[in-house]
Amino acid sequence: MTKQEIIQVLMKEFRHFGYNALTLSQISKVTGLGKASLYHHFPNGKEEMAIEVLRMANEWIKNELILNLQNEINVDLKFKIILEKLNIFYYGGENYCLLDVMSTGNNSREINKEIELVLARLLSVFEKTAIEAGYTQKQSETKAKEALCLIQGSLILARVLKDKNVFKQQLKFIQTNYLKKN
Amino acid sequence: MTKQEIIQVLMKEFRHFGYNALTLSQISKVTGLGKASLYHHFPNGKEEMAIEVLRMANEWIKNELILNLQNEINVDLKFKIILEKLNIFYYGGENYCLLDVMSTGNNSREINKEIELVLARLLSVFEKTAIEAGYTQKQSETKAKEALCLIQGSLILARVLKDKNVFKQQLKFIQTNYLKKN
DNA sequence: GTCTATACACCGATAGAC
DNA sequence: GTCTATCGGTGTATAGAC
Repeated sequence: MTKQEIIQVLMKEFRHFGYNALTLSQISKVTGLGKASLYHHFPNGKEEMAIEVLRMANEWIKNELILNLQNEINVDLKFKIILEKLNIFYYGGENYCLLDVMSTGNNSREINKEIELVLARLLSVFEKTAIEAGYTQKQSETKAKEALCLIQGSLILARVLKDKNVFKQQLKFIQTNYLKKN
Repeated sequence: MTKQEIIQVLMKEFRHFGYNALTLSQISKVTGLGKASLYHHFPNGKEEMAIEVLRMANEWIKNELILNLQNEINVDLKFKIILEKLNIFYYGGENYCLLDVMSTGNNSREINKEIELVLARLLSVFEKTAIEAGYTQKQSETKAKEALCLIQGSLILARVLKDKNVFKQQLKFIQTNYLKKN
């Protein structure tokens, strides 16, 4: 099991439990590594694990979404691909959102900083897409926030209602309305 | 300090920390009651506290929002009042959402059941308003979900970005668009 | 109804052998 | 690089005095 694979497993766990509720025992169980082994890979313990997970999310956005923006295809298709990748990332609405579950309570400044970076990068993806579609900077900022609110909010509703269609519906709504000029 | 007042304090704490990260020590600190005293009021411990908090939220929706729906005023004004009350409830975007922070991890079925009840009642408020404004049942369900996604999502963005204006903007957006016929 | 004292499990983290 | 064993601290919860 490479370190990357460990972090992937950690991401799944952090997403489900959030920072505080995820214990080293649970991590030990799902990774198959003893606590001491985990400290070999992550000397700073749980906080370091969380930060690594957030950085991996950040890299994913960079490599999967932002790189995609530079393709020479029309913006509608680009946007469709972005939404499809997000759909896979959230497993059709079954996975919770890292930003959500990691940002409650009193976490360390380092963790909060990483969370902010992830959200900022995610916002920039939607912003740039809107700009490319012809919206002004200000309009694009507003639209990006609105789209992300819908996505994050729908993930909450999906998990409470145990109905991932809420998420899929919002994705579809965004796809048909986000780039449309009035 | 009456039991109602205790539960109000508990609500504030649960909203901030979520279920797992809120400890009895913290509760003891903010209520001024020893742990043993807390068990006098809530024999089933933290789980009972959480359930009482969720029931209070449910009662609040019933008394403050649903009762308001029965007023003999036009639906636009009604809706405006509802949004204003939600604005106060979320303290202009500074408070987190109970539904969000209480629904992660592996909580008991009882807690999850109460969370579902709160969300269902909240959805019904928006649904009924849309129906009164002339939308079909199906349209109203869709609109209600969309509005709640925006509200919940904006609360996440507001806390990560430390900018409660995100919440206010979404509230304003909902106010100007929710009842508008295309 | 509130307190002090305490039980016992589990937390994150470390020591040290292999 | 992984393990067993263990540390001090804190978690929820309880006993029993006042």
